[in-house]
Amino acid sequence: MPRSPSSLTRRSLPLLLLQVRERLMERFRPILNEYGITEQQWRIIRALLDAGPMEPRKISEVCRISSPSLAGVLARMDDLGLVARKRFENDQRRRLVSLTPKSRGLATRISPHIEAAYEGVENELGEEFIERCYTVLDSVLTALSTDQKNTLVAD
Amino acid sequence: MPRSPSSLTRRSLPLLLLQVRERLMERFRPILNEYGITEQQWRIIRALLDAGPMEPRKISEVCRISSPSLAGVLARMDDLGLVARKRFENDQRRRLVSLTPKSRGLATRISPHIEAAYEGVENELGEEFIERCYTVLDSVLTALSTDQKNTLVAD
DNA sequence: TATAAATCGCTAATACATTAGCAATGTACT
DNA sequence: AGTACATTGCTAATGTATTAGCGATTTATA
Repeated sequence: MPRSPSSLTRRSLPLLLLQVRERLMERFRPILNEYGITEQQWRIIRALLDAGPMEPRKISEVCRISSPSLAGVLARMDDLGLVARKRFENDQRRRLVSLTPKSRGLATRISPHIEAAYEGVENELGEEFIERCYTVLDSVLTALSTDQKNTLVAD
Repeated sequence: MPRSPSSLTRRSLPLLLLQVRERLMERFRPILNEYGITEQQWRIIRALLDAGPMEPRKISEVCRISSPSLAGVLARMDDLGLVARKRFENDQRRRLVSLTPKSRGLATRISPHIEAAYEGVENELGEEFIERCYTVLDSVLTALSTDQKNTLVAD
């Protein structure tokens, strides 16, 4: 078949990233689903476990959930008792989001299954290959940092 | 800070993939936005330009858009005159989705800008590094193929 | 110290994602 | 032929993404 007149010569890298991510999530999604938790909720719980209480803006950055989207997610999580939101004393705009005993317990029950799924992936891909993935992806992330004035700094 | 009791020892690879994809899309999204087209619509148009008319099931697979989600996307695109859907003669369930003059024209106008953005990314990352990305990601995709009974076959 | 600008989290509108399930059509088997 | 089964694309319900913009608060500026 001849090439289309629009001549999109490059392969879509965003699509490839999406495909890989999907293949991975196929392994994890059923676990979260089992515990009645969504992918985004789990991302937030993980982040809070890792870094402690955070403000929405920081969560948004770390979890790659846009601020408007996050508002709804956090509100639902609050309703479900998965997070607590407290306003700052000195700045009434800001809020601090933290985990609850309920979400900590949930994480404790879920984590082993996630770890097990990861081990499965490691077995299929090989440990050092996964390391290479992290390295390559980190490099891209660094090189594409929004300031946009640096070339790949090596590693 | 001490590790959390749930002991999630591994870094989230899905999150890393998401972060990288986001960084990339920051370059392309404004272009699509300029032409009043969504990311998913563009993915579908690209796929149809590349492979010719396809059935929804195939589009779903190629573009990584779930069947229920795709139904809405295609219906909207049909309303907008961006695709045409024709039923098969021999199988009344199946449909063939194809581009329209309108969407082809749109693609012709958009493509140069997408290509230019890609060149920008290539300049920042380096061409051979991008090749490495494709290779690594393809390997993951292959190794994680759903049958789930093969280890990485090298490359 | 008023006032403009910046910041934070949010709402609103629309599009898409995910899960479950369903009607219609086609295929295989008795 | 008739019945069970599989397949295709879809609807429905809820959750999330994206864009635009807003109200309340804080900070910088005049």
